[in-house]
Amino acid sequence: MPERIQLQKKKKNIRAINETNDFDNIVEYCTIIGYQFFIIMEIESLLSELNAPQREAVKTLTGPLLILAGAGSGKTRVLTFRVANLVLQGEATPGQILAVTFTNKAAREMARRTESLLMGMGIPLHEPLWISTFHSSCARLLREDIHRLGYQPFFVIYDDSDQLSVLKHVCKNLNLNDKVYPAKSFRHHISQAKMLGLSPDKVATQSFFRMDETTLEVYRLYEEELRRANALDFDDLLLKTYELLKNFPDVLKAYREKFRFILVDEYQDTNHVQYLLIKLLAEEHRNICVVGDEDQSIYSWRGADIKNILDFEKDFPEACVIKLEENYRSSKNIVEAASHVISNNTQRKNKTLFTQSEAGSKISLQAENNEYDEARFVVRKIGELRRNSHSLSDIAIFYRTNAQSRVLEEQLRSNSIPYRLIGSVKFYERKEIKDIICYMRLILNTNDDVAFYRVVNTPTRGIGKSTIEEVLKMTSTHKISAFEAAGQVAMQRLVHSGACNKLQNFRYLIETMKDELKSASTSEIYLRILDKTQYAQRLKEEKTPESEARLENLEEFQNAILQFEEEREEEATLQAFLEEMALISDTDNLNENTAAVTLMTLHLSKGLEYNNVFIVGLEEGLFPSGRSLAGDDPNLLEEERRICYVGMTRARHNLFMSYAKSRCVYGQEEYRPPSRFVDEIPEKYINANASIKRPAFLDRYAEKYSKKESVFPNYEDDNFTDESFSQKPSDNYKRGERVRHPIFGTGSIFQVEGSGEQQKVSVLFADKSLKKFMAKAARLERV
DNA sequence: GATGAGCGGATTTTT
DNA sequence: TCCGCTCATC
Repeated sequence: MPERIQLQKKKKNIRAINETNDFDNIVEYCTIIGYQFFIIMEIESLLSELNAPQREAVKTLTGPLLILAGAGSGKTRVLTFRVANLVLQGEATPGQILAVTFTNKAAREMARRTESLLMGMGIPLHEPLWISTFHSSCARLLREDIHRLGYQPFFVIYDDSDQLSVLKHVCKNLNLNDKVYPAKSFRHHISQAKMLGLSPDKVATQSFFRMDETTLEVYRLYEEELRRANALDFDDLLLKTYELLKNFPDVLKAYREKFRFILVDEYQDTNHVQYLLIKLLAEEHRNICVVGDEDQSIYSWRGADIKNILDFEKDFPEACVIKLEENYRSSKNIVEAASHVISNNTQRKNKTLFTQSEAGSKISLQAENNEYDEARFVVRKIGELRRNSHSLSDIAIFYRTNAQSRVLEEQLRSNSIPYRLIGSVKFYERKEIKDIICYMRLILNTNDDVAFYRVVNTPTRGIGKSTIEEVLKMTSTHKISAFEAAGQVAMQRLVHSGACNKLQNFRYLIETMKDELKSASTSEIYLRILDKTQYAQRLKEEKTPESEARLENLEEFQNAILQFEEEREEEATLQAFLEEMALISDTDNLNENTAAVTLMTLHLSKGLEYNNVFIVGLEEGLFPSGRSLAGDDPNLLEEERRICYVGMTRARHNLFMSYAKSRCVYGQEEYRPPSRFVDEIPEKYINANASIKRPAFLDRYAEKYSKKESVFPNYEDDNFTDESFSQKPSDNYKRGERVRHPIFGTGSIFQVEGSGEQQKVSVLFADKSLKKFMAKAARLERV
């Protein structure tokens, strides 16, 4: 097979040969013509598998391109074909293409498919493809150049819990009361700043993002701590890369030249710093292709900025826009019902999903009395599906909040239906795994204070609180690492001699393993840790079910290490392993072929598809969530609607939606009306055979939900006979009385209108929000 | 340093 | 309700 030919140049040669009739070059000429013919055939065969807009997207190689890819519209296929086409046409070598995704799973899938496409065409891969997640691309880039920012190349990545641990230390040093200033809120604000691309200094000098003095001070100290530990948090991976490119023109120039073509998947989920980063890399050559679906933007609370995709054409006015609107996944009823729901949003591009597939079954809508009945309904239906020879692996149950899984699990278990729960307990966040990882981190980088504090007394080796206090004091007064401070504390005999020895022993333990690191493999280090720290030994001695489970997890962890070594071969360094661990998530390893029903939150369902989908808990205040209704931010509600859209469009054939009239929330029975999203599905797509008829009051609610009104329904002139909305004895409220509402908390009566059955009250809640209720119906109680 | 009472907080969680 | 974290206690 021909080597990759620089086709551009050759094309010119062909023209030259044509003009000069140079006979000597005829052979080369024929080779080129042959090759070109081969290429054309390959491209034609690629394109023949696509519909018109898809083809257009694959053929548009240069300049800014926005692909609006509706759910199930063959996005990955277009992306991979387009990469292949870039290479085939000689526009770029594989190494000149940067493709970023949000999940490892998506990256792996895209890399796999692209590679097999290219291999299938006999295009050898001389350089690795840069198809990876935003975060791991950045980590890779930073490994090369982070020394410019004053970090060591072997930086560690701090996850959320590591961040909290640093912040707790910072707060302690500043004498901040953790009740008034919870570490979590600092983490949130710092993350927000970082996602906006703002370092502490920048926060102080700009005006569009405000941060109070205390938080800014905490941010500063937090940064200092991370720098000293040579650690980056998740946001840093993006922010520091941005700063690197922004502040070092030569680095920027090099990467602009390297990545001549940039592809961004799930563009609707990019946050501001990702946007800045992409823009910085692409604004010169402008070969930037972004793919996304504004209707599937469900991560705004993590900083995703839907404006990035909505305003792409403003950033790149010459952009070509292609809409992929044909859905190949779901039956027509599902596609159209979902389209109707999402059409209620305003923050979107003008795009309508359609399909040529058959109408299929109608959506089954189920009303139940409570969450237990709802779960029983799901189980019953699963039984039916099974009898109709649907495999359990083809069935998924989605819910808005993790807490909802409990009742479902109970029912599934008692009916012996195997299930697997995705996302609730994360493997790599398990205590024993994290402990071992922290040992690894400390061995690699003794400046990693978080790791130090975690393992210094795990398993217990008699290093107690007061000793740790001394170490902490030492670190903050001398600005040294905890590992070093431990040495100082021991040397200066600042604690009793037993403790001094224990500190020294611990240091010695780490130091020896650090020495061994030079010759040992990652799996050897792992075994050494288990052995020398007596971690495994202690667990074995415990002999409790928990310790057994932990040992099993450790075994699984060992398998992961071995597999990693097999895959990466000589590149399987401890550092690379730790990086992989930090950037991986559980859902990445989701094995689709287990014969079990899958349970997960709607958020996690994005990107997946199942023949049979259950969406449960469609109730106002749950889905859409109470918080999206509480404020008056219509964007929050729109995001909830997108979540609904995402969930619905996961289903290929059967979609079951259900709601319960009452549900236990935080131990209290609550009555909630059906979700407005249910009502946004036109009647004709809903299964008339649903076992309970759609209650008439649903339609009456609909009229009352004006888009702005986010309060729970005023039951005004409805006289329900429905037992779920039992009437309370009417007792008149007076202005100034204190009341409590199960959702909004306590407040005082601000205004009273009418009396008796018709009395309406306005309540001013602690968060200064004013809400109006029908007194007899609202769940208010006097306090 | 392990254990239990007591308290507060409780959407969603790609990396 | 239920989980996790802190703090007091032995």
